[in-house]
Amino acid sequence: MREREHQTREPSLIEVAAEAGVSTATAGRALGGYGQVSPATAERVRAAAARLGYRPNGLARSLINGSTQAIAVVVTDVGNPFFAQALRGVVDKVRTAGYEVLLFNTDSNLDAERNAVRVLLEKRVDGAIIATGSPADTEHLDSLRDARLPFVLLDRPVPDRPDVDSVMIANAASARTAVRHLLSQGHRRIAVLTEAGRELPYVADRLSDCRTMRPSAARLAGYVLAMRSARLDIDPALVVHAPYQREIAARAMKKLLDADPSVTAVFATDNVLSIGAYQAIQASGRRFPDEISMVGFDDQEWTTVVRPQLTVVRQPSYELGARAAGLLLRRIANGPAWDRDADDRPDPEHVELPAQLIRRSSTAPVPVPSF
Amino acid sequence: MREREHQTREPSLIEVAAEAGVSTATAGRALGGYGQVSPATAERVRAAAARLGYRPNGLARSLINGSTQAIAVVVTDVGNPFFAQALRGVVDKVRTAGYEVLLFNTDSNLDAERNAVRVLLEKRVDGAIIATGSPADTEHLDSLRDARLPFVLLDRPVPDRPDVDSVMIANAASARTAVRHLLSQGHRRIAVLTEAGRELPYVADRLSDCRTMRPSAARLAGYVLAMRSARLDIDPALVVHAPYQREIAARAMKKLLDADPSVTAVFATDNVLSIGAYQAIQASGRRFPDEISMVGFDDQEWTTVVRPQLTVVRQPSYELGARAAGLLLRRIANGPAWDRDADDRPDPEHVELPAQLIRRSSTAPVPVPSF
DNA sequence: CTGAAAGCGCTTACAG
DNA sequence: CTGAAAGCGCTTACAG
Repeated sequence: MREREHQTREPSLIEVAAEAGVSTATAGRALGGYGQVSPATAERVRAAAARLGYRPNGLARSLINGSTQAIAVVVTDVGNPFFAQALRGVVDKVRTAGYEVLLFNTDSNLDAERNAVRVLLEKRVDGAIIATGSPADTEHLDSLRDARLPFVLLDRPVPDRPDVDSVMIANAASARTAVRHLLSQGHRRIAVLTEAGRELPYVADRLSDCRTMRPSAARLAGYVLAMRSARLDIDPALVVHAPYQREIAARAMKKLLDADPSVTAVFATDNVLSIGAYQAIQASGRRFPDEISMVGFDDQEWTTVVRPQLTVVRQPSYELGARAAGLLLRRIANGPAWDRDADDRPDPEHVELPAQLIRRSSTAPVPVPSF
Repeated sequence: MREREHQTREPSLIEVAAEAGVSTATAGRALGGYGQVSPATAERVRAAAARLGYRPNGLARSLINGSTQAIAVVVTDVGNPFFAQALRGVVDKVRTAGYEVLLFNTDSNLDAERNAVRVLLEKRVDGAIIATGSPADTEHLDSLRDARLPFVLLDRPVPDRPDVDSVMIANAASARTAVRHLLSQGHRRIAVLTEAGRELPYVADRLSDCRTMRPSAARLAGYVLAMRSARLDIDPALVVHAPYQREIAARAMKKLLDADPSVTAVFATDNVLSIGAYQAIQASGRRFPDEISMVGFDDQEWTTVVRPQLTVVRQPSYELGARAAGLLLRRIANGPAWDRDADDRPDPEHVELPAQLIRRSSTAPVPVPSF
C-alpha cells in the first residue's frame, strides 16, 4: 500500500475494476455480495481490491439502496446510568441485525431535539428511537411521520401519538406498589421526592391517564393512587419538587425532614433523586431505618453497599432499550403502522415493562412514638 | 402535505426545482446555503420546498463534499458510567462544531472492534475516537491510517502508534499517589485489586513505560512504584486479579481478606472493582476504617453516601471525552499528523489528564495491634 | 444571478 | 457470467 501514501483520494470501484481488468459492474458484484460472478473473476477482483486498499463507499451504496443500516437514538442524557444502560440494550440488539447507532443527546432541550430530528432525517437513517424531553411539543415528531420514518418512543410517552410503537416502564403501577409497601408497614406521613412536584393538581386530576404521563408524573400518580386507596388525603407539603440534580434534591428533602417531624417515610422517584434523598436522610440525624424509611427508584449498584441497604423499584433499563430496538427492527422490516397502503402491517405496540420492588433494609415498620 | 400520503419516495431537488420553476442547480443553491441566488428566487424555492416537505439528502451531499459531519466513537462498554460520561463529553464537544456521533460498542472483543473500524470507514465518517480493547492488535488501526482518517486514542494507549493523538488519564502517577497516601498512614500490607493482576511480572519489569500501558496495568505500576519507593517488596499474594465484574471482584477480595489478617489496606483500581472491594470489606467483618483502609478509583456518586465515605482517585471522565473530541476536531481541520505532504500540521499530541486524590473517611492510620 | 452538463461512487435493469 | 448505460440526489465548475 506504500504507493498510496501520496494519493489523496480513496480508490473507487473504477480503479479496482481497471486493476482487475473487468467492468465496474462486475467488480461491484464481486465485492458487494450481489449478482453473479464466476469464482475466478471474483478472486481476481478481490485481489485487485486488496492491492489498492479498496473500501466500498457506504454513502454511494446507501444512496442507491435506500438504506443506511443505521438508526438514530435520541436521549436526554447519555451520562445518566439509566440511559447509558438503555443505550447499551439498543446497541446490542440492533447489532445483531447489522445496524449501527447514531447518537443524539438533547439535554431535554426542545431545540436540540428538533435539530436531532432534522439531522437524522437528512442523514437518512433507517429508523429512530426517541426519548423525548418535551412530550407536549410534537411537531418535530410529525416530521418523522411525514418522512415515513419508522420510529419508537422510549421511556417517555407522547399522548398525541398513539399510533407510534412505544416501550415504557410500568411507572404508576410500580410506584403504587412501592408506596403500598410503606403503607403496609404502618407509614401514613409518606413524602415523595419528584421532578413532577409542581404538577400535583394536574396529575391528581387524571389518575386514569397514567400511561400518557411522563415517568415522573406517572410515578407521582402511583403515589397518589396508593394514598387514596388507603383513604389518606394527599398533603401537598409532602410532595417535594426537585429537578434531576442530586444536591438540589438533597436540600429540598432535608428541608422537609427538618420542618416536619411527622414524616416517617420517603419515596424517591428516580436514581438521582434517590441518592439525594438518601443523603438528606443521613444528614437529618434521624435513625435510619428505625425512625425513617425510604424506597428509592432504579436499582443502582450502590444501593446494596450503603447501610441500610436501599429498598428500591428496579426498572429494567437495559431491556427497555433492547425491546425498543426489537420493535424498531420489526417496523423497519414491515413499514410504519400508519401507512394505509398496507393492511398487513402490525398494529402499533405499546409495551409496558414491569418494574419490581426489591425489599431491603431501608424500610421498617413505623416507629412507635416514645412517650 | 396530504398529497404525499400515498407517495413512496421523498421529494428530491428535481421536484422542488420543477415546483419552483427553476433549475436544480438554482434550487440547490437556494436551499443549500452555497452560491448566489436572488432573494426572490430563493423565496420561491423555499416555498416550493416547504410545500413538498422537502428534506435534503445528506448522503448525496456527503458523497460530493467528502464530509459526513459525523465522527465515530468506539468504546468497550457504553453501559459503564466511565464511558457513558466520556461519551457525553465527546457528544457535547463535537456538537458545537456540527458533528454527530456514530457509536460502536465492542465489549473488548477484537472482532467487534475490527468490524467497527471497517464499518466506520465504509460509512465515511470524518474522524474517530477509539478506546481500544486490545492495544496489542493494531492492524485494524493501520487501516484507519491507510484510509487517512483522523483519529484519536481515548483512555487506552496503543504503544505501536506514537504518531496518533491520544488523551489518557495519568494512571500510574495517580495510583502512586493513592498508595503513597496509604503508606503515609503507616500501612505496609497493602492489597491491590486489579484487572491486570496476572501481568504483575511484566508490569514490574517496565515501570518506566507506564504511558504505553493500558489503564489497569499503569495503575498496577503505580502501586509497584509506590511500594518500591517505600522500600517494600511486592508480595504477589497482595495483588488480587479480577475482571471488571463486581461479584467476582468482591469474592476475590474477600478471599484474601479472610486468608490474610495482616492486610490493613486495599487499593481498588477501577469503579467496578471499587464497589466489589467495598462490599468485600463490609463482608469481612473488619471494622472499617479502623481495622482496614481503602482507596477506590473513579469518583462515583455513591462514594459519599456509603459509610465510611470512600477516599478515591477522581478521574475526569467527561473532560477526557471532551478533550479527545477537541483534538479530533483540530485534526479533522488540519489533516492527519502522519501526512508528510504537509509540514504545517500539528504534531501528534499526547494529553495526560491528572487525576486527583480525594481524601475521605475510608482511610485511617494503620491499626495498633492489640496485645 | 441562472442553467446545462458533468460527476461523486456505487447498483440495477437490460442485453448479450 | 459479463458489460454498457442509466440513475440514486445532490454540488460544482463553466458559460451566459
